[in-house]
Formats: sequence, structure tokens, C-alpha cells
Amino acid sequence: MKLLLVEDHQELAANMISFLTQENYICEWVKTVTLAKEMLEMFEYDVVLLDLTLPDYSGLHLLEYIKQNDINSKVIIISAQNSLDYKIKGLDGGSDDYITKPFPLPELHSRIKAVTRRNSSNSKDDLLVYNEISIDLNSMECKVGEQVVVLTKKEFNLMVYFINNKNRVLSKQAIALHLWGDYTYNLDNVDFIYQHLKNLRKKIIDAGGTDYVKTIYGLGYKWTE
Amino acid sequence: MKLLLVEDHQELAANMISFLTQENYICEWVKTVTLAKEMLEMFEYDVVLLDLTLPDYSGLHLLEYIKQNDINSKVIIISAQNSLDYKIKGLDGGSDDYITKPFPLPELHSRIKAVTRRNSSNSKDDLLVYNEISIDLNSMECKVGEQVVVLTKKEFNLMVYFINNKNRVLSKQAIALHLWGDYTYNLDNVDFIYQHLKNLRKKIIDAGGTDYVKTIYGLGYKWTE
DNA sequence: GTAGTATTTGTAAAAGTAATAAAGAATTAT
DNA sequence: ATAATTCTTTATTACTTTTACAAATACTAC
Repeated sequence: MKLLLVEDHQELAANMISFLTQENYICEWVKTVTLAKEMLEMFEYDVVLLDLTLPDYSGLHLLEYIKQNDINSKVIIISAQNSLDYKIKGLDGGSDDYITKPFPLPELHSRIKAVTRRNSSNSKDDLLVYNEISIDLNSMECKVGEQVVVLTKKEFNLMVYFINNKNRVLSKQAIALHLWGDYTYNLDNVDFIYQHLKNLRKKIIDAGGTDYVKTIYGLGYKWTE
Repeated sequence: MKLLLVEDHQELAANMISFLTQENYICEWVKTVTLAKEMLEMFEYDVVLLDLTLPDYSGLHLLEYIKQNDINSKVIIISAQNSLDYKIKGLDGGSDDYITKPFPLPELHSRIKAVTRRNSSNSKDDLLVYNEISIDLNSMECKVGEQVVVLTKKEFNLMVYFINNKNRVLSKQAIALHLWGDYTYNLDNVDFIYQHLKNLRKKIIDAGGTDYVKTIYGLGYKWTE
């Protein structure tokens, strides 16, 4: 799950990043609306965490931009200004949730989960299911039938990404962007992703499950029946 | 329970912190209204202990700010000036209680309890039970079966936090935030938490109990059957 | 079909990270 | 002062992630 944090307060941002990274999010951080636009143009984020008071433009400006350009990210507005006025503006403008400073970081985590769950048709439970495979999104526990499979973070993230994009071909580059973030890796060196896929496949098969990942030669991989 | 002490008198503040920490509160301390505002913007406190005479602005200024911004903390005003005038101003301005210097520290403790109990309606659920483990929240006594286990404050707080969040994965960062407060520790240095967990586990097991804390590699710990 | 090339897969090991443990220093309580 | 608790430091072990390279497989052009 990839987040873009738009926040100019250094200390708060550092805390948020440290916490959210531990909670298994890919966090990218910019301090201005201008930079945020650039990032949103180039990359894809599940959620934008948007402060309203920023050095160049108001966060509401960015919110408008996101909605006008059909950018697919959810938006959670983060603001010190707790006035009803702002709340209404934010939600009318299409933000998906609103949290006022100060907030406990675990609450932010809950809201991110809530916002991203809404459109994935699944129930409000934190359980992702595909045939005999079920995944507890909180504890990273995966079951194949009744058998528990312990996954590493990368394997877990990979599988969630696949199931959320079933029947779609995912290139190694796309996988790298989504699971490792934009900064971290150059896209010419993504072969190692296969190792994680291999480990995932092996664990599922060893537990008696089906390997739903088809290799599309030259293009990528596809999770399919 | 987290407190913000706004007090510029070094010695008094040190005394209060020493006492309140002993009583198992998380205390954070600033000396000016300006710094207090910053803290209140970033973090969440159950109670603000607010001196009126401060170097930059009056405490009443901060009280106003708190109320105008719908900050959720209770406010107890602490002032040497016990003139009726100030009392009225403070309570009209929305403070929840008022105490005049000098005061016995245990009285402050009582008032904090009174102020925080008001909205958490039930003050009687003082016993936390999980299978063979029971915890008296007042006396901090813990029993495994019939055997009494003496816990340190940190171990006690840790266990209460776990049981109140059973079946949820708690990262070290989340634990640090909850048990040590936002300000005290940077979230990149939270490894020492494990020491307290280790001690807790050992004490429970030595008393014949079950270790309900499961390690979720890379994520955190989970209290579960 | 076959040769040549590109891509994927498999193996192994190195590098990096996290969990655990124990011991000592610093702080706090008695 | 002494003991207990909390925090830091360091070491060990276990696990995860990445890299390097060789083998196998799939595609393309002839």
C-alpha cells in the first residue's frame, strides 16, 4: 500500500513516516503542493495524506486538482484547523476522510484502512479471500484452506497486490513501483522480484494450494483462475 | 494517561513530574504558551495542567485557544493567584477545574482522576481478566490463577495495553507511543521495549501462566489465544 | 525445425534487518 | 545506602531480502 504524505511540518512528518513504515506502508513525502502534483503525475498512490496549511498553496487546491484530473488516490485531509468550515469544504471537495491534529497515529492507521477498504467490494472485515486462500490484512497471516502459511512482508504485499489486481497483467516494473516505492529502485533492476514470487508460490503450493500466478512471457505476471 | 504540564517554575514542575510519573501518568512539560500550542497541535493529551503566569502569554490565552480549537483535553488551571477574579475567568473560559498554589500533590492527583472520570462514565470496571490472568487496575496487582505476580509499572502498563487490544498486532512504535508518550522517544529507537516484554513473559510463565504474546515477525506483537 | 536471443526459473550465497538475550549503567524507589 | 527498576549497549541468533550466476524455457528469424 502506497501513501503520499503532503506535510510541511518536519517533526510530525518524520514521526508519521516512521510509524507508517513500520505498519507496512510505502511512504513518500513532499512538503509542497507543487511537488505533490509532480509526484501524482508520475506515480500512483493508494492514499494521499494531505495537510491543508502548506507553504505554497492550500491543500484544498491540491484536493481540487486530484479530483479534476481523475486521480485515483483516496485523500485524507490532515489539518490543525478544526473549524466546521474547513471540514465541509474538504468533504464537499471530495476528500474521503478528515482527521484533525493532534491525532494518535494508530487512529490514522485505522482511517487509512477504512478508506482503502471502502471500494474493494469485500466486507468491512480485514480479510481478503480468493478461493481457498484467505489473508488477514492485519496480522499478515495467510491460510490455504485450514492450513496457516506464514508470509514475509514482501510475500504478503506481493500477494495482496496480485489479488487486488486479479486478471490484470502486472509487469515487474509495476510491481516494483507499488511495493518498493518510486525512489528506492531503478526500474532496470527488478529481477529480484521474481525471488519473492517464487517463495510465495512455493509456500502456497506446499500448503496444498493452487498457483494462481501465470507467467506472461515478456510482459509480466497475472493472478488468474 | 497523558498529561501536558504548562509551567515555567522549574522546581515546582520537577516536583509535579516526579510525583505524577510515580502515579503512572505520562507527563510532558513545556514552559511557555507558544510551546504548549505546538505540542497540542501535534499530540493528544488527556489533561493539560495550566499555570496562569507564564513568560510569553497568559495561561488564559492558551485556555481560550484550547476551547476555540475544540481540543479534546481537559484543563486544570494551576495558579498562585487565588483571587476569585481569576477563578471565575478560568471556569468561564472553560477550564474543568482550578487548583491554587501551594497544593498537596495528592490533591492534584485526585482532581486529575475526577476530571478524567467525568466522561468515562463507568469508574467501576477496575478488574481486567483474561483467562487465568486477572489484573486489578487500582492496586496494580496481577494474578495468574491464584498466584500473585508482582509486576513493575512498565510491565503492568504493557500487559494492560495488550489485553485491551487483544488479537490486534501492536508494533513497537505503537507501544512506545502509548506507554511512553509522543515526545519522549523518537520512534526509531524503540527496541528496548522488548526488554519489558521479555520480563513480562518470564513472570507470567514462571507463575504457571500462558504466554499469550505472539511475535509477528517484522510487524510487532499480538496478544492472542 | 533449428540456431540464436531474450526471458524466466532455480540455486546458492552475501548482505541486510529483526528478534532475542544478557549484562552493565543510569535512574528511581525504599 | 541499598535495592529495584528502567534504559542502553553489545552480542548472538534467526530470518528476510538482494545479488550473482547457471540452467531451463519461450520466442524470433531464418
